[in-house]
Amino acid sequence: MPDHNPEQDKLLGNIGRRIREARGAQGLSLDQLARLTGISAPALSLIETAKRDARVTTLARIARALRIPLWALLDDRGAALSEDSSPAGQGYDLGDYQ
Amino acid sequence: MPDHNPEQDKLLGNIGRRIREARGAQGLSLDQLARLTGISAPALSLIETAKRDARVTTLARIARALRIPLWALLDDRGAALSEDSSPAGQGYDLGDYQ
DNA sequence: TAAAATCTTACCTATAACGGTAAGTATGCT
DNA sequence: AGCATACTTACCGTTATAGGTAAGATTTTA
Repeated sequence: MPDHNPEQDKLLGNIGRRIREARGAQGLSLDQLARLTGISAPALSLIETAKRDARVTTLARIARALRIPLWALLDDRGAALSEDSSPAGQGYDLGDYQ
Repeated sequence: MPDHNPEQDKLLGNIGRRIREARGAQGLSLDQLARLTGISAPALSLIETAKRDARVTTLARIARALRIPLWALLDDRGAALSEDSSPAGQGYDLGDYQ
């Protein structure tokens, strides 16, 4: 658990939920998925319960074992709308950063 | 550089290339993107050159600053075909793992 | 009840991400 | 040439991931 950013928590929550759904849909236990991916069952549990911020290649190994495309774990369409907090403008506001 | 897996290298290469493309399309320097994301310029350089296996939330911060959806950085369609090494079968071969 | 299976959580160690800084390597511009 | 900008690479600390093991916490089955 890095910092407590609500956006990141939601992202990790979505990822974990999708992994658990896909795993359940195939009737795999954590131990079975652990052997398929080479990732330990405790680590998988932490990812599924959104308590770990996994690396990209770790998610890729999970997605591959579950036979789903990696982007399907991270598809924010729907959630992406509420994430865009810009009022109505189109230019990205660099603020003090330019 | 974790381990030297060719599949992971390809994935990280695609991610880095897409970030660099999106950043260049918006005329942003590494320093500017660093200030937008809070990620240091050296770290961004490592990610873009596929020398670092970033965490999901790190990629999410980058995608957000570049105003592109996260899944667009990881879309494997096209590459996904060659990644599927199963011959013609449909059942996932659990091997010794079940 | 007991036993088994599944998942969670808490330790531990090793490895790697990340930020900071600084030094290098091109480029381009005056 | 000299200077500036942009990117790379190599350090160094801090922090977090990830595997291993083992111990709880449920649930399910015998």
